Parts: sequence; C-alpha cells; structure tokens
Amino acid sequence: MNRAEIKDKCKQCSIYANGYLFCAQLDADELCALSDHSRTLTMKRGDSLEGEALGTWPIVAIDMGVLSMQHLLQDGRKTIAALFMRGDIIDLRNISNRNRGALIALGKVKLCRLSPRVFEQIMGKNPKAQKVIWENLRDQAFRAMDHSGDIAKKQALEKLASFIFECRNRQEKIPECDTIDIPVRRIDLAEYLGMQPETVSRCFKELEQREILVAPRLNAVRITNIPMLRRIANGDRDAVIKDAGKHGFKVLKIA
Amino acid sequence: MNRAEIKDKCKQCSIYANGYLFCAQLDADELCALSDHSRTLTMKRGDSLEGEALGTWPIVAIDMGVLSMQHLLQDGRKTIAALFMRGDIIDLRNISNRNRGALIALGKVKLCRLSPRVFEQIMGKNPKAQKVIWENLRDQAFRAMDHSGDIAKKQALEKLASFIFECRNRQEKIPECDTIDIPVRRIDLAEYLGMQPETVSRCFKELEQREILVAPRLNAVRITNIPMLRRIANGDRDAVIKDAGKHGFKVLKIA
DNA sequence: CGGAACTATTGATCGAGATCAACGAAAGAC
DNA sequence: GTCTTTCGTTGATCTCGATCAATAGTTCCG
Repeated sequence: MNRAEIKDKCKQCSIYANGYLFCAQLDADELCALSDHSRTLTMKRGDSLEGEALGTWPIVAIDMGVLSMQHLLQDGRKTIAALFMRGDIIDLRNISNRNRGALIALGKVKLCRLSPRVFEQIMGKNPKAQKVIWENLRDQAFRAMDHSGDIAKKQALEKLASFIFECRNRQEKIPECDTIDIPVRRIDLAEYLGMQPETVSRCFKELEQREILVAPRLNAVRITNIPMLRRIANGDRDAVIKDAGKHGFKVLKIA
Repeated sequence: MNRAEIKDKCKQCSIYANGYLFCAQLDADELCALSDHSRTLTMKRGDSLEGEALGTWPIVAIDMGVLSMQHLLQDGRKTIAALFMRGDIIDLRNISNRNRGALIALGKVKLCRLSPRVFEQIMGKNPKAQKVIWENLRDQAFRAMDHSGDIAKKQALEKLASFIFECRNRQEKIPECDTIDIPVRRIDLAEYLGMQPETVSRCFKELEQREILVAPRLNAVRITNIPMLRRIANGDRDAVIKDAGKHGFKVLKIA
C-alpha cells in the first residue's frame, strides 16, 4: 500500500486529523505500518464488539460516535459502566477472560481496530505517541473514578447535573455556542447514571421548570443558570431542594 | 549513593520484591537512578496527599496499605471513588487543576514518591517496565469501570457480595486458606459502595444469618457458600430475596 | 491504665426513587 | 407512504435503604 492510499484511508479519520490524538503523532512510516495492519469498522446502534473479534483485534480506537461498556446482571438489569468517544483507545489485551462488560454502540460509531503488534512497536519507539495514549488511558481511569463518585452518593438531580458538565467537558468547545450536545438517549443515560428513564425524564423537567436549562431537542441542552447547575452538581443540598424557593411551597409550572 | 545502600532502601519494598511489580523490572542502573531521586513516605489513617506535595511528587507507588481517592460534596457527603493497594502506581501529573478527589490513607500506608523525570526516562527505554505500568493503569481503569457498574444498579447486598469478590481477586492467593481479608473499615466500605454504615452492617448480618459467610473479625470473612455469594454478586434476584426460603415467610434468627 | 473519641450495631421511621401502568411521540422497516 | 417497534413522558403506588436515635464495642491517647 502506498502512502497516498493510506492518506486516503486515514485523512478522514479524526484520530489522525485532530492534532492532539494518537495517529497525528506518528511519522509517515509509522502511520503507514499501522494503517496497513489495521481495519476500520462502522457500527450501528446495538451492535456489539466481542468474543473472537476482540481476540484478534483487542485494541480499538474511536473515530466517531459513542461506544459503551455494558454490564448485564443475571436478572436482566443493565448498566453502562463507561462511555468511550472520539480519540479514546481501548486496550482489551488479555482481559477477555475476566468478567468484563460488552462493548456496545449507542448510535453510529466509526472505529479503527489497531494491530496489537504495530501498536506495541509504536508504543516502544515514539515518545509523543506514547504520551498521548498514556494520557488517554489515564483520563479513562480518572473519568471512571469520577463517575463512581458521582453515582455512589449523589441524588438523581445531582447526577444529571454532573453528567451535563461531563458532556460539556468532553465535547470540543465551540466558542459563541453554549449548546451542549447530549450524545446518548434517555434510556442510555439512565443506565449510565444508575437510575430509571422515568427519573431522568422527571429530572430534566425539573431543571427546565426551575429555568436552569432549556432542552430544545432530546439530544441537546442550553444551560441558562450555570452557577445553579454547578451548585447542584457539586452536591449543595440547598440547591437541590424542590422548587421551594422563597415562598416555601412548590411553584407549579405556569403555562 | 552506592548500590548496596539502594538495595537497603528498596529491598524491603514490595514494589521491588514482588517480581510482577514495577521496580522488579528495572536493571541496576535504572533502579539506582530511580531510588536516588525518589522519596518514601509512611502515612497513617486520615493522612492526605495533596497540594504542593503532589506538584513536585505527582507519581506515587503503593508499597503497603490502602490509599483511597475521596470526593467530598459541598454538604459534607463523602465518597471513596477508588482504592489503591500494593503495586498500584498513581500518576497525577497535570491533573491537580481539575476537580479530582483527595488521596487519603485508610490505615497505615507505605508508598514511594517517584521522580517524574526518571520515571519518564524508564518508561521510554525499558519495555518490560513500560508493560507493567501500562497494565497496572489499565487495571485501575477497568476496576473503576467495574465498580461503577456495581454501584449503579445493584442492591446493597449485591454490592457487598461483589466487594468481597473484589477483595478476593486483589489479594495475594494463599493456598489452603480461604479467609478473605477486608482491608478497610465498615465506614470506608460504606463510602466506597455508596451506602450507609448501618446498611453495610445489616448486610453482613444477613449474609451470616443465611450461612453464606462467617466473619470472625471485622477485617476478615470466610465464605461458606461461594456459589450463593456469586449468584448474589451477579444480580440474581432470586438469590437476594430475604430469608423467604421455601416457606415464603421470613425466618427469624433462632438463637 | 483510664477516659475520650471514634466506630459498629440494632431498632424505628421516613422519603427519594423504583416500579407499574398507560399513552403519545419518534424512529425504523418495508 | 403506512405499519411496527422502540423510546420518552406522566401519574400512582410501593419499597429499599437513608436517616434518626440509642447503645455497645474499639482504638487511640496521655
């Protein structure tokens, strides 16, 4: 495969196009070798990455979309333990045997399955690339820890507020645009936050009624009272109290 | 510092003594350099690692004991987001600015603060060492994700069952000994599992009453019915049902 | 050792959110 | 386009675990 072809394959991919991500750190030879031994894959909602596919292709880099790690309990309860997005590199070498969750797409996902051999070679030789994936893995770890902290003791409204900030932090900042993309459905959001879809719905409603945010569509919100949302996310009990306000009684929505 | 002295400093440390851990992968020169630029530290319960100390010493390797990452909410609620033990290497470079939790000892902890410069040099040159810390970080990430899954949707009894298995997996296996060490107090356990100490206590009591385990001391259990505990941990609702048994009513404890 | 401070357990009560049920709105399928 | 299925919302009820309260047991000090 010549370099022009590789460019065709990779130049569309955000992992190469975005200067901060993994493939952008590689020189022409490295990119060539990696590209030649890797396979892209497009998934649609509900598709799952597992078993033998992960045996030969245990390293996955996300180009676009949201991939979830799901745990299924025996009686059917499901939880989403982590969300992976653009730039995340998931290394599942030697852990298929454990009780890990399944990797399931929550919408259209484009990813690249990297050759473990070439990946390891690059890890050993290219310090810039090494730094990028090390920091990505570290982010994944700390993100998962933060998430544990969020769902352990926070109330439903607080979890949702935290999640909205998590979305804001993870998405690329577009100046002059304070609309935050919610890249998952309500039902997935519920599974990620350890609550029921009904509760998620009620919490969104409450935040809208209290004029803390506006949700023009299901997959986007605009925060209108950032300090208040921050207080809720940080677990300030006073901020969580239902519409009591200065009147001391619940103010019903006035159409 | 000569090599004999370094041996004195490091030979007692499990990160060097245990062949699977980081320092055991280093050659004499590397160990010498790392040892020379690192500082050991002993902490006692409640001690916290933070601020300026983490600025100059952002990389910490645990030799002994349990270190927790704690998140504090504005109204005083506290959660333990992760537990770090022997062999774990925590890399906090460039993340002090974010809303990370504090690192707090849950008992006597011995750790070694590694020189970031030497650490990075070794990362770049020693593939064996690189592999070990990469896998350690990956374990931390997956452990945190598993933990998120555990606390998101599981009931109290199920969370405790999962935690007991987590303890079993993480501790060194001693053949002929099925006693599992619970390395944290009830109160920390509650904070880690997102429940109240009262509930933890009640769950232990229930597991003992149902003869699934025996707790000779507060910091140890012996499982007497592993399959049943596994079923509970895996979220089999039938296994969770309170002492209903075949009678369909709750059997009170008969002294 | 003795006393202070913290930790663990047990019981009683309460409330946030799960669950159940029903309907309307999107999103795919063909 | 129409049909089917899944998803999101709202309301009513119930339950698990939080909270409050009291006591017993540990650990840590000087």
